[in-house]
Amino acid sequence: MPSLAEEGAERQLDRLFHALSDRTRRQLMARLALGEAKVTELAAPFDMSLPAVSKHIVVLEKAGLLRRRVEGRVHYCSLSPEALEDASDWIAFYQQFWKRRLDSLAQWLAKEDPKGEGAE
Amino acid sequence: MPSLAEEGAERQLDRLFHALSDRTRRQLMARLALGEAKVTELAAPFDMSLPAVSKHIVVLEKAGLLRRRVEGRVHYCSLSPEALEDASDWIAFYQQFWKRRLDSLAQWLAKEDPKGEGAE
DNA sequence: ACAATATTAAACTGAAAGGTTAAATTTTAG
DNA sequence: CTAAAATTTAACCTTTCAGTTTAATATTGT
Repeated sequence: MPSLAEEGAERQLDRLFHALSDRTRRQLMARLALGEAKVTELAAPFDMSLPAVSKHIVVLEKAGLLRRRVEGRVHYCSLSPEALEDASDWIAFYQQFWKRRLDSLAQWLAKEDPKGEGAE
Repeated sequence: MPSLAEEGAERQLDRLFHALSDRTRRQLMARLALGEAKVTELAAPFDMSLPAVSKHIVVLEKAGLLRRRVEGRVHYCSLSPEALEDASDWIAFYQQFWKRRLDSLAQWLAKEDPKGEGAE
């Protein structure tokens, strides 16, 4: 039933949410929000080996959240938060659904129980 | 440096994003958006054992995305998407950052290069 | 009391995640 | 040319994850 395009969208959401599910990677994004940085700079604050950070960077990159500009032997990383839109849209759907439900509830309460009497 | 409260917030984000990073769990949420359902009903569409689905439900529950109402031997599950707000807020920060950057870029372009001449 | 139903718990498996250290690669500087 | 610097690759380890199957635990209907 899932089309090929949906299939890809699902895998993208997998990658995206998985990328965001790790604290170290979220901290990397926080650092990058301040501006471009070399891999070594990114790794410095972490109590973790450079290859470990390098792998996290790759995860963010594959999720489309990080761009890399290679200049000689140094790799400059920067945030690419457009990718967040997919995650954001997915979440928004459920929030909107929830909001609608609350709205209906409010309407129902206003109609059926205008004085807020019968509480649970 | 991270306070105890932040520590907890981080773990909550871990749980939240991790819960969302699995396709089966997202499909469960999609089903639940349509309304409350028993565990067996939730499991039915999946080509997967009942215990497997049961575990997914627990993951969503621990992330705060799903509520369970036990009535005798049947467990009724429903969506609890308020929990999404934490994820949503986190994402919104980076999107806002991105938007600000685009705004500044637009301003800069409007100021420095009003005719859009110097391209790279 | 009994059998069927709804669900979780336990024990196991294979694969993926996140870390390590040591080597390979590429580029720059002297 | 050679040494140092910036990164990734490779090989490995341990833990977590997602799934399985088989049992255990309620609860309900007869």
